[in-house]
Amino acid sequence: MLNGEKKLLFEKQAEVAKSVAHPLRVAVLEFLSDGEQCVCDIAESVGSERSNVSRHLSVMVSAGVLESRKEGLKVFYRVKAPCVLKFFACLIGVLEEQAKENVQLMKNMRR
Amino acid sequence: MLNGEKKLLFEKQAEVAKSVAHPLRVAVLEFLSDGEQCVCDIAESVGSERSNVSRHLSVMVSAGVLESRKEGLKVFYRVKAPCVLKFFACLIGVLEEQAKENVQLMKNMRR
DNA sequence: TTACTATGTGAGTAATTAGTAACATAGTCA
DNA sequence: TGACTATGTTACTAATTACTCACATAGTAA
Repeated sequence: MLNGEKKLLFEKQAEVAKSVAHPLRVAVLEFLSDGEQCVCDIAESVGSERSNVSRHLSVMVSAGVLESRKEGLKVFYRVKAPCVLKFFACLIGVLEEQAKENVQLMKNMRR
Repeated sequence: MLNGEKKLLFEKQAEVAKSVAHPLRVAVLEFLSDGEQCVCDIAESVGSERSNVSRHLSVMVSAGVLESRKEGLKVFYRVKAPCVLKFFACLIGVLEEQAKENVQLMKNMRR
């Protein structure tokens, strides 16, 4: 693969990664891990304005992480790439590891 | 768990996710997937200024994704959270799925 | 000591991103 | 038809982020 093609791939990977790297979007994806939900319920769940939530949702749809379905007035969103949820478990693992190290650091300080 | 605690967790998860959601950082992590490397080699591999690379590296260390080791003048960085590399495979899967759908869309347009 | 090399940091600028409020659209139902 | 509801979009502002250049630090070796 050419260098330029690899660079393009990194950019596209980063774009998808960015689409989930926001507290509100993490909250949305977590909420949707149980199944599809309408914008109104998502907005209530994450505690933010509908217009704002709507924009975040559309970013994740463009990135290919979510997909949507219209039913009457409502639009239902669901997770399209479940492996993203696995990544969230990975993130929690990283945080737990950090917390462990901090505890150890504090213990060592007392000596 | 309290609502506020959950919000804090989402923020921390997003922070770690953000630390890898950048083309240069994806390139660095991919480069480091084969083992530790010094800043100079990382900078050359990703084709960016050392000062810039250094800053990106420190962000990933703070996030707990990388760790470093000093040896003489050089500092070697390595992947601390290998599950992040699995996430990159997930990202490529998302991109492949999108590409497939675009091909299908184009086919349907011709009818 | 001085010269050199690898890395990290500060200041400044440019670009990107998020949130809000107002408005637009589209579907429902009387 | 008109009123209502859910969603999406536009324009604007505020905040964050990345990059460059210059300088600082720390280790090496003559």
